[in-house]
Amino acid sequence: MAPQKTTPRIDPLTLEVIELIGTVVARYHEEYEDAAAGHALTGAQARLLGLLSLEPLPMRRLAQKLRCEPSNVTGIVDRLERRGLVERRPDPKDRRVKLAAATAEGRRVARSLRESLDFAREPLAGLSTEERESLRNLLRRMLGE
Amino acid sequence: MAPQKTTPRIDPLTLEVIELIGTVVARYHEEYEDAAAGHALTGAQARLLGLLSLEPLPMRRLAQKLRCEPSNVTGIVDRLERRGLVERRPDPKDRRVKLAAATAEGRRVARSLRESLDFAREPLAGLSTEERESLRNLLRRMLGE
DNA sequence: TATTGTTATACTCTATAACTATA
DNA sequence: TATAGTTATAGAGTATAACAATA
Repeated sequence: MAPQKTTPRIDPLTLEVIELIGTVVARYHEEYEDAAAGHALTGAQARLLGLLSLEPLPMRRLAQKLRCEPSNVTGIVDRLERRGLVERRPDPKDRRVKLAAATAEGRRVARSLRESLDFAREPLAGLSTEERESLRNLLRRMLGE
Repeated sequence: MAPQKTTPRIDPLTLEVIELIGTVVARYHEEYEDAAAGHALTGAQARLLGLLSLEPLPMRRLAQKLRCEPSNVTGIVDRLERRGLVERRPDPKDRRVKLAAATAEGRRVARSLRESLDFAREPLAGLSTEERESLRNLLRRMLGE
Protein backbone atom coordinates (compact mmCIF):
# COMPACT_ATOMS: atom_id res chain seq x y z
CA MET A 1 0.00 0.00 0.00
CA ALA A 2 1.11 3.51 -0.79
CA PRO A 3 2.42 5.69 2.02
CA GLN A 4 -0.22 8.13 3.16
CA LYS A 5 0.45 11.82 2.94
CA THR A 6 -0.93 13.42 6.07
CA THR A 7 0.45 16.89 5.31
CA PRO A 8 0.31 18.81 2.08
CA ARG A 9 3.87 19.26 0.91
CA ILE A 10 5.24 22.74 1.52
CA ASP A 11 7.76 24.20 -0.89
CA PRO A 12 11.17 25.28 0.45
CA LEU A 13 10.45 28.96 -0.17
CA THR A 14 7.29 28.96 1.95
CA LEU A 15 9.10 26.92 4.56
CA GLU A 16 11.85 29.49 4.75
CA VAL A 17 9.38 32.34 5.09
CA ILE A 18 7.65 30.45 7.90
CA GLU A 19 10.97 29.99 9.64
CA LEU A 20 11.84 33.67 9.23
CA ILE A 21 8.52 34.68 10.72
CA GLY A 22 9.19 32.33 13.62
CA THR A 23 12.52 34.08 14.15
CA VAL A 24 10.87 37.49 14.09
CA VAL A 25 8.29 36.31 16.62
CA ALA A 26 10.94 34.87 18.91
CA ARG A 27 13.10 37.97 18.77
CA TYR A 28 10.16 40.27 19.28
CA HIS A 29 9.07 38.40 22.39
CA GLU A 30 12.54 38.20 23.78
CA GLU A 31 13.02 41.94 23.45
CA TYR A 32 9.63 42.63 24.94
CA GLU A 33 10.28 40.49 28.00
CA ASP A 34 13.75 41.96 28.43
CA ALA A 35 12.42 45.50 28.18
CA ALA A 36 9.72 44.69 30.74
CA ALA A 37 12.23 43.05 33.08
CA GLY A 38 14.43 46.13 32.71
CA HIS A 39 11.59 48.02 34.37
CA ALA A 40 11.03 45.29 36.96
CA LEU A 41 7.79 44.28 35.24
CA THR A 42 6.57 40.93 34.02
CA GLY A 43 5.29 40.63 30.46
CA ALA A 44 1.67 40.60 31.60
CA GLN A 45 2.19 43.65 33.79
CA ALA A 46 3.88 45.52 30.94
CA ARG A 47 1.07 44.71 28.53
CA LEU A 48 -1.60 45.78 31.00
CA LEU A 49 0.24 48.99 31.86
CA GLY A 50 0.66 49.71 28.16
CA LEU A 51 -3.10 49.48 27.67
CA LEU A 52 -3.85 51.71 30.64
CA SER A 53 -1.33 54.30 29.50
CA LEU A 54 -3.71 55.02 26.62
CA GLU A 55 -6.97 55.16 28.60
CA PRO A 56 -8.56 53.90 31.82
CA LEU A 57 -10.45 50.63 31.36
CA PRO A 58 -12.87 48.50 33.38
CA MET A 59 -11.33 45.31 34.76
CA ARG A 60 -13.59 43.31 32.47
CA ARG A 61 -12.32 45.09 29.36
CA LEU A 62 -8.73 44.49 30.43
CA ALA A 63 -9.41 40.77 30.67
CA GLN A 64 -10.87 40.80 27.16
CA LYS A 65 -7.92 42.72 25.75
CA LEU A 66 -5.39 40.47 27.48
CA ARG A 67 -7.38 37.38 26.57
CA CYS A 68 -7.46 36.00 30.06
CA GLU A 69 -10.00 35.43 32.81
CA PRO A 70 -11.15 38.48 34.79
CA SER A 71 -9.93 36.89 38.01
CA ASN A 72 -6.36 37.14 36.75
CA VAL A 73 -6.62 40.85 36.12
CA THR A 74 -7.36 41.40 39.80
CA GLY A 75 -3.93 40.09 40.76
CA ILE A 76 -2.00 41.89 38.04
CA VAL A 77 -3.66 45.21 38.87
CA ASP A 78 -3.08 44.53 42.59
CA ARG A 79 0.65 44.21 42.02
CA LEU A 80 0.85 47.28 39.81
CA GLU A 81 -1.26 49.22 42.29
CA ARG A 82 1.04 48.22 45.14
CA ARG A 83 3.86 49.86 43.20
CA GLY A 84 1.91 53.00 42.53
CA LEU A 85 1.76 52.53 38.76
CA VAL A 86 -1.97 51.93 38.54
CA GLU A 87 -5.03 52.89 40.56
CA ARG A 88 -8.66 51.79 40.75
CA ARG A 89 -11.42 54.35 40.36
CA PRO A 90 -15.18 53.98 40.66
CA ASP A 91 -17.22 54.28 37.49
CA PRO A 92 -19.85 56.99 38.06
CA LYS A 93 -22.15 55.36 35.52
CA ASP A 94 -22.16 51.85 37.02
CA ARG A 95 -21.22 51.22 40.61
CA ARG A 96 -20.35 47.61 39.90
CA VAL A 97 -17.51 48.68 37.62
CA LYS A 98 -13.99 49.58 38.69
CA LEU A 99 -11.90 51.56 36.25
CA ALA A 100 -8.20 50.76 36.26
CA ALA A 101 -6.08 53.78 35.34
CA ALA A 102 -2.36 54.42 35.04
CA THR A 103 -0.97 56.94 37.51
CA ALA A 104 1.39 59.69 36.34
CA GLU A 105 4.28 57.45 37.38
CA GLY A 106 2.66 54.53 35.54
CA ARG A 107 2.46 56.57 32.36
CA ARG A 108 6.07 57.57 32.77
CA VAL A 109 7.13 53.94 33.10
CA ALA A 110 4.96 52.95 30.14
CA ARG A 111 6.58 55.60 27.97
CA SER A 112 10.05 54.59 29.03
CA LEU A 113 9.14 50.99 28.26
CA ARG A 114 7.91 51.91 24.80
CA GLU A 115 11.12 53.74 24.10
CA SER A 116 13.28 50.83 25.14
CA LEU A 117 11.35 48.57 22.76
CA ASP A 118 13.58 49.24 19.83
CA PHE A 119 13.11 45.87 18.20
CA ALA A 120 11.08 47.19 15.35
CA ARG A 121 12.85 50.50 15.01
CA GLU A 122 16.33 49.12 14.71
CA PRO A 123 15.90 46.31 12.17
CA LEU A 124 13.59 48.40 10.03
CA ALA A 125 16.19 51.14 9.92
CA GLY A 126 18.13 49.11 7.38
CA LEU A 127 15.25 49.13 4.91
CA SER A 128 14.58 51.89 2.41
CA THR A 129 11.21 53.59 2.21
CA GLU A 130 10.30 51.54 -0.84
CA GLU A 131 11.21 48.34 0.96
CA ARG A 132 9.16 49.28 3.98
CA GLU A 133 6.18 50.00 1.76
CA SER A 134 6.63 46.67 0.11
CA LEU A 135 6.92 44.94 3.49
CA ARG A 136 3.82 46.76 4.73
CA ASN A 137 1.81 45.66 1.70
CA LEU A 138 2.93 42.06 1.99
CA LEU A 139 2.15 41.89 5.70
CA ARG A 140 -1.22 43.49 5.09
CA ARG A 141 -2.09 40.90 2.48
CA MET A 142 -0.77 38.12 4.68
CA LEU A 143 -3.02 39.25 7.50
CA GLY A 144 -5.96 39.57 5.16
CA GLU A 145 -6.47 43.29 5.64
CA MET B 1 10.16 76.55 26.85
CA ALA B 2 10.03 74.13 23.99
CA PRO B 3 8.58 70.68 24.62
CA GLN B 4 11.30 68.12 24.91
CA LYS B 5 11.46 65.29 22.42
CA THR B 6 12.35 62.15 24.32
CA THR B 7 11.82 59.79 21.40
CA PRO B 8 13.07 60.13 17.86
CA ARG B 9 10.03 60.67 15.71
CA ILE B 10 8.99 57.63 13.76
CA ASP B 11 7.34 58.09 10.41
CA PRO B 12 3.81 56.72 9.93
CA LEU B 13 4.98 54.08 7.46
CA THR B 14 7.47 52.57 9.88
CA LEU B 15 4.90 52.80 12.64
CA GLU B 16 2.43 50.86 10.56
CA VAL B 17 4.96 48.16 9.76
CA ILE B 18 5.77 47.87 13.46
CA GLU B 19 2.10 47.47 14.22
CA LEU B 20 1.67 44.86 11.51
CA ILE B 21 4.59 42.89 12.88
CA GLY B 22 3.00 43.09 16.31
CA THR B 23 -0.18 41.65 14.85
CA VAL B 24 1.72 38.82 13.21
CA VAL B 25 3.48 38.06 16.47
CA ALA B 26 0.23 38.06 18.42
CA ARG B 27 -1.56 35.84 15.92
CA TYR B 28 1.36 33.43 15.69
CA HIS B 29 1.47 33.02 19.46
CA GLU B 30 -2.25 32.62 19.78
CA GLU B 31 -2.29 29.87 17.20
CA TYR B 32 0.67 28.16 18.78
CA GLU B 33 -0.91 28.11 22.23
CA ASP B 34 -4.22 26.94 20.81
CA ALA B 35 -2.56 24.14 18.88
CA ALA B 36 -0.66 23.09 22.00
CA ALA B 37 -3.82 23.21 24.12
CA GLY B 38 -5.55 21.10 21.48
CA HIS B 39 -3.05 18.40 22.35
CA ALA B 40 -3.40 19.03 26.10
CA LEU B 41 0.06 20.59 26.17
CA THR B 42 1.22 23.94 27.51
CA GLY B 43 3.32 26.17 25.27
CA ALA B 44 6.52 25.28 27.10
CA GLN B 45 5.76 21.56 26.86
CA ALA B 46 5.01 21.87 23.15
CA ARG B 47 8.24 23.73 22.47
CA LEU B 48 10.31 21.22 24.43
CA LEU B 49 8.62 18.27 22.74
CA GLY B 50 9.20 19.90 19.37
CA LEU B 51 12.92 20.10 20.07
CA LEU B 52 13.12 16.50 21.24
CA SER B 53 11.21 15.26 18.21
CA LEU B 54 14.28 16.21 16.18
CA GLU B 55 16.94 14.71 18.44
CA PRO B 56 17.57 13.69 22.04
CA LEU B 57 19.20 16.45 24.08
CA PRO B 58 20.85 16.80 27.50
CA MET B 59 18.75 18.67 30.05
CA ARG B 60 21.29 21.47 30.00
CA ARG B 61 21.00 21.94 26.25
CA LEU B 62 17.22 22.07 26.53
CA ALA B 63 17.48 24.87 29.05
CA GLN B 64 19.74 26.80 26.70
CA LYS B 65 17.42 26.30 23.76
CA LEU B 66 14.35 27.28 25.77
CA ARG B 67 16.23 30.18 27.37
CA CYS B 68 15.32 29.23 30.89
CA GLU B 69 17.06 27.87 33.98
CA PRO B 70 17.95 24.17 34.00
CA SER B 71 15.87 23.65 37.13
CA ASN B 72 12.73 24.44 35.13
CA VAL B 73 13.47 21.81 32.54
CA THR B 74 13.33 19.15 35.23
CA GLY B 75 9.67 19.89 35.87
CA ILE B 76 8.62 20.19 32.24
CA VAL B 77 10.31 16.91 31.34
CA ASP B 78 8.80 15.31 34.45
CA ARG B 79 5.30 16.17 33.26
CA LEU B 80 5.93 15.00 29.71
CA GLU B 81 7.54 11.82 31.00
CA ARG B 82 4.53 11.11 33.21
CA ARG B 83 2.44 11.14 30.03
CA GLY B 84 4.79 8.85 28.17
CA LEU B 85 5.80 11.46 25.59
CA VAL B 86 9.41 11.79 26.72
CA GLU B 87 11.95 9.62 28.47
CA ARG B 88 15.29 10.13 30.19
CA ARG B 89 18.28 8.09 29.09
CA PRO B 90 21.82 7.94 30.46
CA ASP B 91 24.59 9.42 28.34
CA PRO B 92 27.25 6.73 27.83
CA LYS B 93 29.93 9.38 27.39
CA ASP B 94 29.25 11.33 30.60
CA ARG B 95 27.45 9.80 33.52
CA ARG B 96 26.43 13.19 34.87
CA VAL B 97 24.31 13.85 31.80
CA LYS B 98 20.74 12.73 31.22
CA LEU B 99 19.50 12.73 27.66
CA ALA B 100 15.87 13.62 27.22
CA ALA B 101 14.32 11.89 24.21
CA ALA B 102 10.86 11.83 22.65
CA THR B 103 9.14 8.44 22.73
CA ALA B 104 7.40 7.09 19.61
CA GLU B 105 4.16 8.49 21.00
CA GLY B 106 5.90 11.79 21.71
CA ARG B 107 7.08 12.03 18.12
CA ARG B 108 3.58 11.26 16.92
CA VAL B 109 2.11 14.06 19.03
CA ALA B 110 4.85 16.45 17.89
CA ARG B 111 4.08 15.71 14.25
CA SER B 112 0.37 16.15 14.79
CA LEU B 113 1.10 19.44 16.53
CA ARG B 114 3.23 20.64 13.65
CA GLU B 115 0.48 19.83 11.22
CA SER B 116 -2.13 21.73 13.18
CA LEU B 117 0.09 24.82 13.14
CA ASP B 118 -1.28 26.18 9.95
CA PHE B 119 -0.73 29.82 10.83
CA ALA B 120 2.02 30.33 8.35
CA ARG B 121 0.68 28.04 5.68
CA GLU B 122 -2.71 29.60 5.40
CA PRO B 123 -1.92 33.31 5.25
CA LEU B 124 1.02 32.72 2.95
CA ALA B 125 -1.22 30.82 0.58
CA GLY B 126 -2.61 34.10 -0.65
CA LEU B 127 0.79 35.31 -1.81
CA SER B 128 2.31 34.52 -5.18
CA THR B 129 5.76 32.98 -5.49
CA GLU B 130 7.24 36.35 -6.37
CA GLU B 131 5.63 37.95 -3.34
CA ARG B 132 6.92 35.22 -1.08
CA GLU B 133 10.41 35.71 -2.43
CA SER B 134 10.11 39.39 -1.84
CA LEU B 135 8.83 38.82 1.69
CA ARG B 136 11.63 36.36 2.37
CA ASN B 137 14.25 38.85 1.22
CA LEU B 138 12.80 41.66 3.27
CA LEU B 139 12.59 39.52 6.42
CA ARG B 140 16.14 38.31 5.86
CA ARG B 141 17.41 41.85 5.62
CA MET B 142 15.35 42.89 8.62
CA LEU B 143 16.90 40.12 10.67
CA GLY B 144 20.36 40.99 9.42
CA GLU B 145 21.01 37.68 7.74
C1' DT C 1 37.25 22.30 41.70
C1' DA C 2 33.85 22.52 38.06
C1' DT C 3 29.73 20.67 35.92
C1' DT C 4 25.05 18.14 35.50
C1' DG C 5 20.87 17.49 37.12
C1' DT C 6 17.84 17.79 40.97
C1' DT C 7 15.39 19.64 45.02
C1' DA C 8 13.44 23.34 47.84
C1' DT C 9 11.44 27.78 47.86
C1' DA C 10 8.97 31.74 46.44
C1' DC C 11 6.56 34.48 43.02
C1' DT C 12 3.69 35.18 38.94
C1' DC C 13 0.28 33.80 35.59
C1' DT C 14 -3.44 30.89 34.49
C1' DA C 15 -8.37 28.79 34.71
C1' DT C 16 -12.32 27.32 37.52
C1' DA C 17 -15.75 27.90 40.88
C1' DA C 18 -17.99 30.29 44.52
C1' DC C 19 -18.93 34.67 46.59
C1' DT C 20 -20.48 40.12 46.98
C1' DA C 21 -22.43 44.08 45.41
C1' DT C 22 -24.67 46.09 42.27
C1' DA C 23 -27.98 46.32 38.07
C1' DT D 1 -31.78 37.19 37.26
C1' DA D 2 -27.71 38.80 35.24
C1' DT D 3 -23.32 41.26 35.47
C1' DA D 4 -18.69 43.22 37.55
C1' DG D 5 -15.23 42.31 40.43
C1' DT D 6 -13.19 39.51 43.94
C1' DT D 7 -11.60 35.49 46.57
C1' DA D 8 -10.08 30.72 47.04
C1' DT D 9 -7.82 27.05 44.99
C1' DA D 10 -4.85 24.39 42.18
C1' DG D 11 -1.51 23.72 38.38
C1' DA D 12 2.21 25.39 35.59
C1' DG D 13 6.30 28.31 34.49
C1' DT D 14 9.98 31.04 36.27
C1' DA D 15 14.47 32.30 38.95
C1' DT D 16 17.47 31.54 42.94
C1' DA D 17 20.08 28.88 46.02
C1' DA D 18 21.73 24.63 47.89
C1' DC D 19 22.68 19.78 47.11
C1' DA D 20 24.42 14.93 45.26
C1' DA D 21 26.85 12.56 41.74
C1' DT D 22 30.31 12.74 38.46
C1' DA D 23 34.10 14.84 35.88
